[in-house]
Amino acid sequence: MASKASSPAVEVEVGERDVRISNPDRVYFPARGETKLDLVNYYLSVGDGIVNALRERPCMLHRFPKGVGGGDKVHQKRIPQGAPPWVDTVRLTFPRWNRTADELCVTELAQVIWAVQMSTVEFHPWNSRRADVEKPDEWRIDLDPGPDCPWDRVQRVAHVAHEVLDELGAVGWPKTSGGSGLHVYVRIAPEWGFKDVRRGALAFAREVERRMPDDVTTTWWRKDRDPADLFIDYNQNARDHTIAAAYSVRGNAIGTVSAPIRWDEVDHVVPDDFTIATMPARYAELGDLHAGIDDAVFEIDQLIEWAERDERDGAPEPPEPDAAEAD
DNA sequence: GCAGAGT
DNA sequence: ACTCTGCAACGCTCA
DNA sequence: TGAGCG
Repeated sequence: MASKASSPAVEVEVGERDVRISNPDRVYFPARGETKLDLVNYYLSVGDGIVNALRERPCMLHRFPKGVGGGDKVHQKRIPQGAPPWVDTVRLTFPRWNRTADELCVTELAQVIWAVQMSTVEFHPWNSRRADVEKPDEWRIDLDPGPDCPWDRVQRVAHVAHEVLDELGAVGWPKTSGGSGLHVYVRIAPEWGFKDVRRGALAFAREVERRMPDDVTTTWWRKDRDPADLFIDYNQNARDHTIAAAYSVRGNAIGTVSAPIRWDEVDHVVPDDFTIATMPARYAELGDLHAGIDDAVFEIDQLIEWAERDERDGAPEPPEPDAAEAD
């Protein structure tokens, strides 16, 4: 007898696991009407890619129990009670409050799908891994356009960032943020703490700013920035700061995705090209464009020297905000 | 989306 | 037995 | 000192 609005739960097989998906027909993305089950199928379609992006990292979840138009958004650090035993976690310490958090630590795709069952849309991993949570192995360059910054400015800054990386001998892995900017990731040797990685990130940002003074700012305070400038947010390398992972969907109506791209694509794409609707075909064709990231390890010593030089030359000690996110 | 607390 | 409520939180600057 | 900010 016909009944209640919601359709029955479905079981999805993921590797060795069976994951139950409740409310598979609930609309999560209102623009085209993709459902929770569509979101599950999206993450399955980029399975290796999302697992590579999250592997062994503490991970924050952005959950939307009623879909992305549903009003409430839940930021979650601690894994909820009642998670299956095969969902791995990593313990973090927040010394200021003498508190700890057991965060999701992805090692297999089923854990991602479980998180989607828990209404997770966005995955925000740390830039360090379980083996040494206090030593980042990823330097994140966040090209964050102001509200009036045109896309072609983002593209031009990306090329200059690429050029500086080349000069340093670093391999950068670009992706759209899923918002309006770009991220470039660099695998680094986990030999420095968050403070130093962030110092290096600032030194790099200032070098790009020097080369494009009319386009780029490294000024942290919004009110002191030209809204048409591109802000290089070096603070995204601070402890407990996270940004959306490669292949993470974003919580907006069209379900944009943070999409890995090739450097030669920078001039030919716009961020909204990549959505939950378009990414599966792209991934099937190209595979994981970030698959090689672990093989190109950069030593940040040169950046630390730049930082020391800048600090010696009298640049004031910059502020160090923490926990939050941005695009 | 779900556990835990409150009623 | 139900309904309600959390579910993140650092360090810095400016007023 | 507290509110605002990423």
